[in-house]
Amino acid sequence: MRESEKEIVRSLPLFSGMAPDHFEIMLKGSFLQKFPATVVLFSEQDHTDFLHVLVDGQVELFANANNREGTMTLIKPVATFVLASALADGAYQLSARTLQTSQILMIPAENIREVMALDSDFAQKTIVELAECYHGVVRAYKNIKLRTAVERLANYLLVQNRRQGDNDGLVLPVEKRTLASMLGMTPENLSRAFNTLKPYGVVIDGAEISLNNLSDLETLAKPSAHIDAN
Amino acid sequence: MRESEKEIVRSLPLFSGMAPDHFEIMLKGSFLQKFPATVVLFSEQDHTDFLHVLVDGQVELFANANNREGTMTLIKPVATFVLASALADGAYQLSARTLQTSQILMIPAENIREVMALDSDFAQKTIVELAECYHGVVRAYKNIKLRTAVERLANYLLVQNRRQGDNDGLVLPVEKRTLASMLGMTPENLSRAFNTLKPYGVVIDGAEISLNNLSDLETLAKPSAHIDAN
DNA sequence: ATTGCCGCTTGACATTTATCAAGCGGCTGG
DNA sequence: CCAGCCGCTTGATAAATGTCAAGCGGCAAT
Repeated sequence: MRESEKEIVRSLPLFSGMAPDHFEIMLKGSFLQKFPATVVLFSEQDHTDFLHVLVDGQVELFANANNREGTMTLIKPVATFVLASALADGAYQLSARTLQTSQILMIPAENIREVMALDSDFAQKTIVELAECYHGVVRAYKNIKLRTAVERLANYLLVQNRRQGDNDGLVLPVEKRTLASMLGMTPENLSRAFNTLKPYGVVIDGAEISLNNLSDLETLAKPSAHIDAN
Repeated sequence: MRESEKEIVRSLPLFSGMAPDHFEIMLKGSFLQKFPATVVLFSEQDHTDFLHVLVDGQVELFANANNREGTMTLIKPVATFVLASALADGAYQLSARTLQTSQILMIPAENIREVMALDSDFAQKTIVELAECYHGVVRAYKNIKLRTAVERLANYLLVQNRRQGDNDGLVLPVEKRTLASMLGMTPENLSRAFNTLKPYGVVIDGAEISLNNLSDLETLAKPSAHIDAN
């Protein structure tokens, strides 16, 4: 693993400020691996052997039940995933697949627990990170439980618009079928939801979306600081 | 606060094995309060001042959005709630109300963070607890995203049956309208879902439910160890 | 350039879930 | 004992969402 790659990982809030020797202990037995697109990294019932750090690419966390499959969340670099599972020393709870060619650092879950025991500052950062992850899932849960499909799409567009620089438009970062699954609907229903939003100034051109009437869209979406991420 | 009450709190995995002086530091400024039923304890946007421990009674965590309200989870004694919020030092994220007369120990969130910094064993236990809470929400999220209303009800009945001693029956621990909200449906729809389950041996008499054909019910429910709690 | 695949869209239709309205029946306060 | 409230149920209907089938159009391999 190159120094430049180590620096990328170190730049994460979770690992920043960690003593160099602790960082090295953690990386012992870790490896940075490159995966092609559409590869399943692990399944929900597998035992959690590694904390994953997505260095480059894109990863989808999903789950299966009753012959259905649903996207739970999308991971974008640079970010860790399955932290809670690595700490609880049980199953992953979610399956993961790459959506693009991805570089992933795999840190033995055991190392995380080991370093946490001897570095109370790292333990503190882990707790904060975990608490934030927890709130992320709570947000997602509220989103799907309290909003209709059209409302979820409208709010998604507003969040992406903000993240991409408030330019009254955005580029979808994933295929529409993946977006549909993430928003908890079928691809057909997503197409229709986009049509429903047309009167609210939403113009679709492939993956490029223009938002020409933000205030009307917000009236429909009723964005909430307690549901929508920053 | 009486010694017997302290013992109840201490019996929780989170606090067990904690040094007595650390336990006392944590309880400084804490108070055990009795609330009548139907009282709102806090709202989702409020700043998290206290970690709550439900000693006796029943509490509902819920959320509002778009003029809708939904039950997120039910707390039964003895258990802590809003741990993640207390650790993250932000808003509660969820609102809470009592469903019955309840006794609640309120521990200043600050105390938790303080003791965690000086008791690495407690920090460790907090992490495990938080990771379990995290998986609880992930389960709830999968449940609502991958199952229909009837399936959610069927699985709920199977879990309650197991928890209440595998006697081919159970008593609903909450009003049906609350159960409906927790399962993400209207009370009308819950009534109809119960009717749908009649051919699967589910007999309803008020709050008392008999399950006369577990194997058929399981075929419909398709219970999953990765969704349904233990 | 052509072919075939694949993601997306659209239409028709089915299913699921919610809404509105009415009524039943137990419980409780007077 | 009775009235009224409230939780629950049922029926009728509407809205939301999913399913199935067909077709369009870009893109990549040949």
